[in-house]
Amino acid sequence: MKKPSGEKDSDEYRQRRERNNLAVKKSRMRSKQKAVDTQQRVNELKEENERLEAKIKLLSKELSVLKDLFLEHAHNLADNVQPPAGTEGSSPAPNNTSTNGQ
Amino acid sequence: MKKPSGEKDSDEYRQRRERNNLAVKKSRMRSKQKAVDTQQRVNELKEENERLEAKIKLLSKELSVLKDLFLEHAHNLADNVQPPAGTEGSSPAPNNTSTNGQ
DNA sequence: AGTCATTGCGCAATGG
DNA sequence: CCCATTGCGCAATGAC
Repeated sequence: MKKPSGEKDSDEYRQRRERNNLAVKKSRMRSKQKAVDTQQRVNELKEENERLEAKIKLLSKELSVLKDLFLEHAHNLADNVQPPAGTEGSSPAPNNTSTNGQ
Repeated sequence: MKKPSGEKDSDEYRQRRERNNLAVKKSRMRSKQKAVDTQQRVNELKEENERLEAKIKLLSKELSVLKDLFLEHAHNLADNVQPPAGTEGSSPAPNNTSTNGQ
């Protein structure tokens, strides 16, 4: 079963093995590096995500403030701009506290 | 040079090899699966990111609309509710009704 | 001392 | 034909 000297045993064979071994090492290095990169990508994306969520929170807050201002104004219009000559309403300050709970 | 019976060649040795090979396979499967999971995590995070950015865009738009409304209102106030004492005014009757096409 | 887990390495098959 | 990628086994080492 053992080819005595080998049609293909110890000549260019060895050479090819060597080369392949190198290729294998290289390939595996790359593969590993890629895994590392991917993991890092995850971290970056996570951070980005947090940034975005913070921004959303901020914008939402701003929005709700502005909306509240609008509502307040509308109420003022409805309550104040009605000075009917003859009716003593006397509603000095319409208590208005409607906060949006998100 | 060949230990005929081998102090440790074909007995529990084979058994141990077998076991180890199994363990190796298992470990590598896991490792590979983890890589896949990580990659998927990246995709999920990317999607999430896009969603968040869309939301930010929307909120920003809303905000700018509201802000514009405020500015407009402020201008109206400055122009109408300021009858400067001494200068012949312009519009005695506050022109109401901004945009109503019905 | 014993077991499984993880890792670097080489071989061979296979895919470009 | 050459390199790249992948499954597999071996052996050393790690961790418990």
